[in-house]
Amino acid sequence: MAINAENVKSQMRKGYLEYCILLIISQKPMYVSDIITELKEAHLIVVEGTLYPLLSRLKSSGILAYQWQESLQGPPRKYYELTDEGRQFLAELEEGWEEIKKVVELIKNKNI
Amino acid sequence: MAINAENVKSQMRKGYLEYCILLIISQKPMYVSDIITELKEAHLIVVEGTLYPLLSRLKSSGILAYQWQESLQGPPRKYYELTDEGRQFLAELEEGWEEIKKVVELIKNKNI
DNA sequence: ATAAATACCTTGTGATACAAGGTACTAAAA
DNA sequence: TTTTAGTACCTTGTATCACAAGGTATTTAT
Repeated sequence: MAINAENVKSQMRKGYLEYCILLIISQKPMYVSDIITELKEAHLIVVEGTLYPLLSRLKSSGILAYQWQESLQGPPRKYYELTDEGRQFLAELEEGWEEIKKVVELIKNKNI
Repeated sequence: MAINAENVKSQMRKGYLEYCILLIISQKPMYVSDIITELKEAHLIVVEGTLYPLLSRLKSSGILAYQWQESLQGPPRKYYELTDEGRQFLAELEEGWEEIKKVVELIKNKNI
């Protein structure tokens, strides 16, 4: 199991994936296809097999809620939105992200 | 397995741990205790059980090399340093990190 | 009926941080 | 000379999670 840059970069992506997804959903209620599209626009590629379990976990943790909504072309969709608890949670992740940026800057500056 | 902020923040930390460790080692050859101290100073808590396997993986992937060095107080130490390949690898992670920052900014700006 | 498109979800795999515990060497105290 | 304390290295077991691959269900058009 050798280490390569792609592997590690994908590890990095993992870490902040949840944060990005919650940021996106906080815009307005969205279903899976919408979310994937938004992520793609930001150059963050995520597949269904990653998203469905993640959304389920966030739902059962009280961070997201969903409503079924009919579609004009196909089966009904699950539209996810943040709960109040979810907004608070997102604020905490916001802090976490800012802290991480600081840590990296600290280490990099020491490096010069 | 409920989701909580601490859990997710720790996931975030995971992602860029390798990057920070390589940044630190790129300063000068270091052994495990040195590395943990440096990480602590940057407010990044990592334990031995995480570090040893990670350093082994990086070594067997050709990113790090080590030299035994005697200590004045205790058993000899393994001093790790970056190989040429390791410096190239670090440069790639640098790119990955910059890209991630951009992605988050993109999503956040859209959010306003 | 059947096919195509869309949407939902599950299973199996691999990677890896961490907790906990183990081994080995050195030096100073009993 | 044995024992103890300190330091350093390493391994095993567990939990988490992204992803690949494949499956089920609904709707609409042929």
